[in-house]
Order: sequence, then structure tokens, then C-alpha cells
Amino acid sequence: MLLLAVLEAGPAHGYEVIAALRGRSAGEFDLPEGTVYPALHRLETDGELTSSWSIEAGRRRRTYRLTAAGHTVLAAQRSEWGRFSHAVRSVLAVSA
Amino acid sequence: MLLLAVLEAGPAHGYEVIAALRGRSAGEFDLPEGTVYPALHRLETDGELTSSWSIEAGRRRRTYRLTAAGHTVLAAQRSEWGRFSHAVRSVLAVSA
DNA sequence: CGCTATACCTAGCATTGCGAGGTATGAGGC
DNA sequence: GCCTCATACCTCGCAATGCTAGGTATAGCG
Repeated sequence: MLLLAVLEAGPAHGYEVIAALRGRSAGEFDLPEGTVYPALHRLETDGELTSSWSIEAGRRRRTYRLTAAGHTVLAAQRSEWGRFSHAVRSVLAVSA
Repeated sequence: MLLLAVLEAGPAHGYEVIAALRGRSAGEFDLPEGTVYPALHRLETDGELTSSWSIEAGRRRRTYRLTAAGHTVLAAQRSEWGRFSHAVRSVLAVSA
């Protein structure tokens, strides 16, 4: 969900996604490459992202872009997150 | 964290924990036994809970209780959840 | 006497986060 | 010229864990 949310703002390549996530979360989500790259691959396999290779200043880059399905999934996950976090708040709040 | 939060309100046995979690979360967290029982065992192994057997109306029950360590861990997780959910909110909110 | 609810359990599959290790280029310092 | 660091990608494999499936046993109700 977080990866999709980052890519909602516009296409980006893996390293940018990691940096954007770190920036947007004020450092809270500083995910290692071993987490993010496989996750991006899974999302592409599932049809939520597409990727295209390019060469920028000699370095190869793989740019990811949200698909229509990705937008739909993200919307669903956003509302799911709302329900989920609200439920957690309820459970945490009602204490002795 | 959710299990610890439920047990913060007072000792309870496994089935009660499941029911309490379902109730407090308005049905959102309806966890199967295969999730909850092993999790309670892990928490006990880790020293966050203690358990004691009893026989109530012919049925054997294992009652779980928060330890001092459990309270400490729960407090830490509560604030961790605060940081975490805030960060998620930030990432989800800053969209295109 | 059988069904349902209560109440516990474990084995094993599928998923996933991430540490570790690998490849290659560009830029900056000495 | 060379070394180091940042950029930029990748995969292997361990460890953790959620849950399905299956099992045991008792109480209560019709």
C-alpha cells in the first residue's frame, strides 16, 4: 500500500521510491532494498504496476508506474487502512 | 500488541480474548484460534504473559495474565503504534 | 442421542521482511 | 590514476507468522 501511495504521486524508480517513502514518513519508513525491490516485482506481477527500463546518465533505471488496477487496489487499501487503524485504536483505548 | 491490550483489562482465557477482541473492534478483528493460541504461547515464552490452568464448570481453562514485562512491552508498542500509524497517514495523505 | 458452543491444541503451508552478498556506473578527493 | 562513496539494480535464503485443517473433550439443549 505504501509503495502504491508513493507511486500515486507520479512514476518513479526503485531508489526514488525508497527515498520518497523515507521523506514522506519523516524517516519512519526507511526500507532496505531487499524489501522494496521484491515488493515492486510482486506488485508488477499482480498487475498493479508496470515498469520500463531507461538509461539516465549512464545508469540503468527501472521506472514504475501505477496501473488502473493499481489505483483501484490503492483506493480499497486506503479505506481498509481506515477501518483497520480505527479498530486498533478502539482496542488500545478501551483499557482498564 | 492487541492481545496484550485485551489482557490489560484483566486476566482472561483464550476464548475470552478472542471474543473480547471481536467485541472491542466491532467485529473487525475476528481472529481464528490457529492465530491466537500460538500467539499467546509465544507471548508467554517471551515472558509477557503468565498462564494458569483451572477447571470451570467441567471445562479446562488456561487463564492468561499480563506480567510486569508485558505492561512495559505494551506501553512501548502503544507509542510505536502511534509513530507507525502517523507515518502511514502521512504517506497516504501526501498524494498527487 | 446428536448437534452446537465452549475450550483447548498442533502440523504444515504460504507469505513476506530483510540481512547479506553481488554487479555496475558516476563523481569527488588525493 | 585510484579509491571510496552514492546511485541503482538484483537474488538467495533464513526466520517469523497468519491461518487452514484437523484433532480432543465437556456442557447444554432439543
